[in-house]
Amino acid sequence: MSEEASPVIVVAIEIADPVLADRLASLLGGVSGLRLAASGEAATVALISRDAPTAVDASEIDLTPRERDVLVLMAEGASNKAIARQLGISVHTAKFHVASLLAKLDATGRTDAVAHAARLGVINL
Amino acid sequence: MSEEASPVIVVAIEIADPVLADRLASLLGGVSGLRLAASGEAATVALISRDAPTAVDASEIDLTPRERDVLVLMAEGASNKAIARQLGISVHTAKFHVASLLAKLDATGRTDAVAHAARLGVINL
DNA sequence: TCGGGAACTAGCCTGATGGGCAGGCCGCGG
DNA sequence: CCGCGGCCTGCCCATCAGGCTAGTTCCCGA
Repeated sequence: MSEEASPVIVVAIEIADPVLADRLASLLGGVSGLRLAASGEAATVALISRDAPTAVDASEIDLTPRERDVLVLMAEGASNKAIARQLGISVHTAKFHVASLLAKLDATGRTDAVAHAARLGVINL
Repeated sequence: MSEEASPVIVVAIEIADPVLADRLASLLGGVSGLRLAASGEAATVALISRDAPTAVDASEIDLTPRERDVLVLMAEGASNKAIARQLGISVHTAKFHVASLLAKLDATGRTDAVAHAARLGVINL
């Protein structure tokens, strides 16, 4: 019944830097009207890091349209064969694009490539 | 003591819902130690909406400690051999845990498993 | 008109992957 | 005490993945 007037905003702190995360936690801990989310708890909003320390220009990875197609399918766990079928190309071509992706994303394998792409924001898991 | 030149944390509010954004703005506006970012200003952290359309919340897939170890390494693109080396176990055991992970995450392969885990919030890419 | 990048196809080959099967060791709880 | 689940190991085997070289079209811009 107390949900109508003051729906307390649950804030999840998703920041890698423990120092920064800790400071934010203590700063926000004293603010009434919002609450910090417990680990894994479904939050209303999330606090994410916004400064790019590594200056790795996220969306600056220059992928060809076909490579993006392959990438999204890879992110869904599709095998080369599945990629080939869904894209109407041969397995060889699928592998060709995957190899190109691995090089551009500086990954050692498809799993690594998907993780990198997700981290860089190239794809949205 | 030399390094604390009052590093005010700049927070950018990136939330579509104007009501929620406004409430957060007023709540955070009075907190000393942090400041709201001006439009377009480079912020330290950002507040993003987490309004979970994710019906599958509270996923907390029941993973054993060892399985979590293997999962995070998988997310880094580690091969079974690399997992085995870093965990001090045999390749066979690594495969054993991977197989268990695939089953629990309902994945067809390690790439799929990592993607699922990331989507479910089990791991943080 | 020509060069070059993108997309596509192909074969070959080695190592990685995943599934199945059969065990052994250990700690907790019935 | 014994079963059970977590954890670990071994072997076999079919398939997949990724690296290699090499060739084809199409289209755009110098």
